[in-house]
Amino acid sequence: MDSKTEKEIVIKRLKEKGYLLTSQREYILNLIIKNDRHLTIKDICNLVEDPTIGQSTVYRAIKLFLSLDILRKINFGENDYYELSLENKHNHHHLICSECGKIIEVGFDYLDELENKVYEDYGFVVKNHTLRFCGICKECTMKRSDDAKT
Amino acid sequence: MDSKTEKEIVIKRLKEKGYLLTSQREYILNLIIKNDRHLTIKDICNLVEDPTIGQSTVYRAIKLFLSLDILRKINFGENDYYELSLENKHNHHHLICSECGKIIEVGFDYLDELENKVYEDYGFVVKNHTLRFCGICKECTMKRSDDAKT
DNA sequence: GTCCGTGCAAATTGTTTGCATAATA
DNA sequence: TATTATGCAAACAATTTGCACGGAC
Repeated sequence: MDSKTEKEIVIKRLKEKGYLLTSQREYILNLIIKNDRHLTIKDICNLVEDPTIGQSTVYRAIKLFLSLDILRKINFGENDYYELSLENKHNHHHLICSECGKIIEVGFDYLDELENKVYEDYGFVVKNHTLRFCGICKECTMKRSDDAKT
Repeated sequence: MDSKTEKEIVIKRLKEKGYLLTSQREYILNLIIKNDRHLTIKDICNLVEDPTIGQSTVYRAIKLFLSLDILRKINFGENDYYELSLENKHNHHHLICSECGKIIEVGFDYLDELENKVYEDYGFVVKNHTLRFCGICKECTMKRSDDAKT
């Protein structure tokens, strides 16, 4: 885990419920954090094969992390991916490029107004939200116009 | 299907690619449209059991509808649900009540500004989006305050 | 020593496929 | 008659579980 704090938070959350941060659990978590792509369970199982962590361990670890809100599951198209869910990373959005599949995280929120409107019109109290945009990323747009020239 | 138009659109889309609107396909589609809850594949398989439509037919029909953009898949928590995707129903959002599980469709959009910002900051061209709010619906909020009184 | 976590294999569940039959254009 | 769709059962894939062993407190 990158910062000491992250690891400490994880250990704390586990300990609170009587769980331990084993080497396998740490290894799996690191895969997810360090990797710049978002990973599916399958990805994780593959990446993990060498050090022979059984796949039931992978499934169990992820389920545990989800239940403790250490990881969060996000679903794009056919796949479920996992990302760190510590502290308030809630307020960010995802851009998914339909050309190259890249997932970009967006660092602003700006949904307060909409949430107010939802409350006014529907009496619905918003606790959380997910917003994702599908489209074409900068690089793919550029590649496209390059290709068009040739 | 409710309106003649809906059915006609479906038939047209199928016909364009050489598919037929069989009684089974129509039955499955009607289940999804007529039901006021959102349904999972499992739900559909169960609802369909009496008239003995095989479950491979259910899977195949849904896959077909998805590929023709007659249905759209939406994922909430553990489950995938299906909703009609004809014409531009794109611009609506979902409210999910974490208390009763109800899914409410919201009839406004208001994301243009954000989409512009995404383009300006990231060069990302948005084609489509999904926005969902998790929280507590009006009825559950009322129920809660009623319960608190007793 | 006790409790929690792991790996393996088996069990369970979810989804897809092959094939013979039925229905439709 | 040719093409597309269906139901069944088998195949396949994904996930969960039971259990004996190993490691941490």
